[in-house]
Amino acid sequence: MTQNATATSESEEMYLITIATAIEDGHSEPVPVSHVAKSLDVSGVSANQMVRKLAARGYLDYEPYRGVTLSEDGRRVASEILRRRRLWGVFLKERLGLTPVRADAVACDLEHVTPGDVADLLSGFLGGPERGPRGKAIPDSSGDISVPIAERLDDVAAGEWRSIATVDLDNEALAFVGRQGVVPGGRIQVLGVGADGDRFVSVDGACLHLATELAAGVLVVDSL
Amino acid sequence: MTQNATATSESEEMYLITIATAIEDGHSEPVPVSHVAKSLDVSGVSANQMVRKLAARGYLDYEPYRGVTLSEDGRRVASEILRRRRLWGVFLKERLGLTPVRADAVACDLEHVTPGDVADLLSGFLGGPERGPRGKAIPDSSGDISVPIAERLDDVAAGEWRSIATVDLDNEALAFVGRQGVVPGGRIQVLGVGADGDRFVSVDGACLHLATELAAGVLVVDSL
DNA sequence: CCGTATCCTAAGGCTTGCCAAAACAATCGC
DNA sequence: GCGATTGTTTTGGCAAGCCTTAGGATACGG
Repeated sequence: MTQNATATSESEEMYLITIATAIEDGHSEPVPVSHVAKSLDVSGVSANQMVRKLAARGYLDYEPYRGVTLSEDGRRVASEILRRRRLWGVFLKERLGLTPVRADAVACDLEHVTPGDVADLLSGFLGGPERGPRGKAIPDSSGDISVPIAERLDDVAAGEWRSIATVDLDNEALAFVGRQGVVPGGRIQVLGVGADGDRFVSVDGACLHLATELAAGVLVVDSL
Repeated sequence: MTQNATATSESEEMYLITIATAIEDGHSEPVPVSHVAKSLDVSGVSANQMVRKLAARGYLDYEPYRGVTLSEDGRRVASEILRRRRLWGVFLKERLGLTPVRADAVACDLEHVTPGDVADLLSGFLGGPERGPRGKAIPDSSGDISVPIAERLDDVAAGEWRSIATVDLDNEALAFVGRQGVVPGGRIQVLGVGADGDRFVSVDGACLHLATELAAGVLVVDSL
């Protein structure tokens, strides 16, 4: 046992937070390895290798043909990394003026080289923000989340009101729905449900149709 | 030629800035490969390999048995990286309250994952600082240095007057010399040179003896 | 309940960056 | 000027992470 206690490489961390965010975004557990592979843009074989390695180290549970679930250790590590990412994201967006997407992208590199105590100081400097630049909750220094868990808009029933916490779509789709007023912070009401899980919604008084893929990227909470 | 224009790995960047700071700190050129190896704590063989690789790519000139010198390209890259390091260093020290040494250590990781435009925004956010947390000049976004190059006090001859730009010592030594008036901004005169490179100096009219290790940490410029 | 499509696993390779050993070349001090 | 020290180069290896190929296992739809 000559190994470091906090020995997670950047790659390993990326796998852990990919699984964590998948769960955060409402994917049912266990998370399929193929989904992890797609998210990280690596081959299924590579993802499988890494998943087995992380399972062997106790960071996650792996059920072949079913998927992976974070262990307590894995959840802790993932929370720490996501905390760092989102704190940097807030700094880059609020203080340096980067777009949310860009801030997230840059923060994704910074997160792996930020010691925990620096993250704590950064949090204090920023006034203890609770959500990252794209609306995701920022875990506290113990890895806990103190703000409401977001729900996917395609899980919300007709008639319900929600606040938009995050719009997690690719740039093109993000810009598209953004132009209609679907941005973090806004209030939204589901007017009706389509056949495929698509949603008819009301934002800023305007009516709008969101296809299932779009609705799935809109994360909402009861109130912001 | 399917290669990226700005394709320098973290390792390559570390080699380039190690050479750049060696020159900055007054090492005569060319810088011996053995010195690079020691600074980076790698074997001579490894340093030699990398140096030849960087020379082949045009980042530096390598004269076997003599050492390396930065090419124009190499100098440019090294300046960019050092700019990022020192800007982060200022942020970590001034805004988050890290010690200068710690700030530098953390910044050393951040520098490799910071895009140039983010560095520019960071510089603006910080008010365009001209020196890093340990007194080294911050190159501007073109890689040029607009402030006087600092000199180590143990390189200054007897009789010379200087202004103190930085005191780069650990906390204990910093407090010790600080009590004698050796603080950034002060004027200092070298009265005499000891056998080991130690210095007898005058600050605020008082005479003081600085051992070589202390004198090496006092960075001075002609005038501030 | 069976076949297709997905997933798993093993085997072998590539790249980067590091290492040690060994043989050779050059520099420097005396 | 010569020998000891230092530097160079080649060879071979290791670890991490990714890849492809290929074949075996499972699951799900019809």
